[in-house]
Amino acid sequence: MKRYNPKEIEPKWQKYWDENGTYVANLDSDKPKYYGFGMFNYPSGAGIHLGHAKNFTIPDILMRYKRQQGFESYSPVGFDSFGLPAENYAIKTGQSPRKTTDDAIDSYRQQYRSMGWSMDWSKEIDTSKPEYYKWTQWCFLQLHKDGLAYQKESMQWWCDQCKTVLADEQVIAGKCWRHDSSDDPFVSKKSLHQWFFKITDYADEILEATDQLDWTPWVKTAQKNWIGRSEGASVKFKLEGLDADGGEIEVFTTAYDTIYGVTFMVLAPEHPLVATYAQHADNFQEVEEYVQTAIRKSDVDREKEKVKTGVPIEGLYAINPINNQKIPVWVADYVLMGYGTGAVMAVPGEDARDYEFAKKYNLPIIYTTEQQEFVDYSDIKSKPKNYKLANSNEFNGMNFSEAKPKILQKIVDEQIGESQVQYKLRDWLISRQRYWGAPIPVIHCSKCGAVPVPEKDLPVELPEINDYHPSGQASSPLAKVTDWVNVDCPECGKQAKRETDTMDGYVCSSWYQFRYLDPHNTDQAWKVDRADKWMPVDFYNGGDHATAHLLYARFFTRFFHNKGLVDTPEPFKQMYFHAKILASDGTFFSKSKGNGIDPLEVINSGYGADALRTYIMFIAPPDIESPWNNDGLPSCYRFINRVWTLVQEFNQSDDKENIKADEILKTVHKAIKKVTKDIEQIKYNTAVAAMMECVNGLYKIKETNLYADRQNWQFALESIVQLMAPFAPHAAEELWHDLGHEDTVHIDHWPEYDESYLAEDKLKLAVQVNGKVRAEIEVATGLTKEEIEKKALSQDNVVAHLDGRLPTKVIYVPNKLVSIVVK
RNA sequence: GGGCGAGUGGCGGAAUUGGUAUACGCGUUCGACUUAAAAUCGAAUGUCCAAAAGACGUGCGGGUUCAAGUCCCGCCUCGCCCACCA
Repeated sequence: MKRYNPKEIEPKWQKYWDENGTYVANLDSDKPKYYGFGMFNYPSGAGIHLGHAKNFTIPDILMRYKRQQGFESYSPVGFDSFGLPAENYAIKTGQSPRKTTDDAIDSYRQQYRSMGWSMDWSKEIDTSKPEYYKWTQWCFLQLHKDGLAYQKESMQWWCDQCKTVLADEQVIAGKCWRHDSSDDPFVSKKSLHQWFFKITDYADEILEATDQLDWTPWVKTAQKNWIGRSEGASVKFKLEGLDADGGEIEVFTTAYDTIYGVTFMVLAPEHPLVATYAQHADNFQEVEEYVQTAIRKSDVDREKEKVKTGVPIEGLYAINPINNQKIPVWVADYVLMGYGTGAVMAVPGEDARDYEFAKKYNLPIIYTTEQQEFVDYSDIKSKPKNYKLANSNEFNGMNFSEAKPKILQKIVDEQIGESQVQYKLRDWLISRQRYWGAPIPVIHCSKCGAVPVPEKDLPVELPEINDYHPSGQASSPLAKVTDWVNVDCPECGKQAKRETDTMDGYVCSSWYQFRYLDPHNTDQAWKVDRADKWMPVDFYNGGDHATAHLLYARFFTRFFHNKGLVDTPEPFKQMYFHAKILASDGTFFSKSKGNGIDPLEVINSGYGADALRTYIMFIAPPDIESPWNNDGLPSCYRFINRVWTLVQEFNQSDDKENIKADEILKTVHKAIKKVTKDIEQIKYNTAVAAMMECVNGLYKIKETNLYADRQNWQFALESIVQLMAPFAPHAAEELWHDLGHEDTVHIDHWPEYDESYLAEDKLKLAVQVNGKVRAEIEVATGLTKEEIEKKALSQDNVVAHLDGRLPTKVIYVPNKLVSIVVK
């Protein structure tokens, strides 16, 4: 009998699929489309790990299932290949990033193929190739044309190890997203002239659309939190004292309903008016010192400080415009310049932070609610939502919800402020002072300013260089390549210089969902009708990048939608966020611990890709973190092997009597129903369990019936092979051919179940007495309620437990149980 | 500190959303095949009890219900995300 040997059949079918273009999608097909993939990744020299295996197997199963169902299923593949590791390696060894990246990609191609993923290699993309980044640069120009790409001088996060600036989103708990382990230093700030994308223009649009998305719920919440919209008011406070008379300070507040409780004002140390006014203050020296210390500290250090600090600007007062109260002005680093106006109206009676500050510096406290018993921090935080106002003139006694809009109205009517919306989201900083990225297509001319490179001159290709060290004061190695830097201005023709910064890698991955649809197009980034047909992506899977990447991709897609380049505004219809596989001790895999599992090793050990794929999905639901268990892996190998054995035995069997065995059909149709439903819901673990159960059932049937019922066995085996095909594509293909087929099982072959085979003719019902199961009865489906109850009541053990008493109540739950109640 | 989620056998995890808790698998034990082992096939496996009967059993304590892993109230523990955003 032919034995199951993954080492033999897996390469064989991989070759066959390649040669036959089995997974090459026809993007102009008349079939209904299905478009899905896992977040592409950076090809590192280390090769793929279990995380990659999970990331691509999750969509692969769904894509294969859809392909079998008759969809034109497009699983694209590509590499996000610009990035720092290749460049850092180049600095160390002098090897060009192009070379090391190409080598890594070659090795990835091999590894991806070994996993049996149904990717369309004819449309592969690679973001570091000029054919790709030409269009990344084109995207930049489109945004620039619409005023959404601009330059400004600003303080930015700087990672000393990456030697580049970082976007806010790339700073995680105060550290660089690439250097966030405990021994890495915190990021610092540098003031530089940088390029930004104006994503804030889209904040509202993106935020509003978030709720309707079919995405993993917490990812949606993360998006919303990141945008951080708050509605409030900006209010102007006039200044008095020192030389400030006539000046004013604007504050942003969401709690304008507490405006009668303002007892002081706080400015961020960086606030420009601090320097203006403090110089006249008696305590100028003190303020100056405080400001200098605060500015030197990073935001992170400032946020870490438990105890609030601050200094008054002595002699400077602000006038609360609502009641003309004169209040002191303080400087404190708990107020951040980056949000709102960098100035806060402090209401210690109603705000915990202000309260803490007021207590420490003995500032007055006015409560604006009737509940004045709040005495500490936590009381103020848990302030009830429906309180009544106090100490608020005409609003006293009014309910919070009623007073709030009225106070805003008063602020607006008296022209002391206006309603305003604030976002935590900042514009996206895209400049990177590095070599291995897409050059920003701009030429700086002393006469014409920053001139975009004309589209016809794209791509601005990366020159080959030998020295990859960043050049001097925070600029990219490109700055040293003078014959590349010096060009003529496209507008006036005079000598000018190229921009030497490259783009953040996230720019490349913000639009790849479009390029996948038209990867070889040399005339345009993509054909619009292609995008109209194929967008949005039906299924997008990832296990990382829950905020930044998705936000950026949504921004780009909305922008292109508004430009008429795609008819859908959202890139990803369903976004699935899977959880990590943990090491067997429940901790995370880590390079330093060296406890990683190499998928290729698992495959080559003889278990094969099919067992690995199936097992990864069988351990737990994909969105639950669960530990890897080496001893569990053989379970899925065994399962495949059991199907294999059935097919081989069936083929060799000479039972030709055709004795009917209808339970075969029941067993199989049940599995078809369950597996179909579970795959749709990405509950792959129970789908695998259902297949195992079905195969166990077939083994039982085989014991008595052998293979006598030829026709039903043929159907059963074909069905189970079709069901397992998304999980174990190689074995399924081999068995499909063993069952007499010459086409591939992977296209247009998904079994359908027939509900009529699922009907039971007998039912097992539990019989409970006072809530405890005391007997089990088997009844024919046609019996009436009375007949069933009668049978239940006559069971020996039921009679025993009734102990002569009459039931007070009998409840019959159809198909489930009979519940008898006695007193 | 805020938000969200989770706690079920020795282990990973099921449970049609209020209806026989522990599907499927791992592990363990026993049996078949074998000179033997591996592989394979079969049986058993929540706890207490020799077994049946029974009792107990889904983090802890209450409650609703004929019936609670599932619903309600109060705790405990763990995980993730956000975190001085005015």
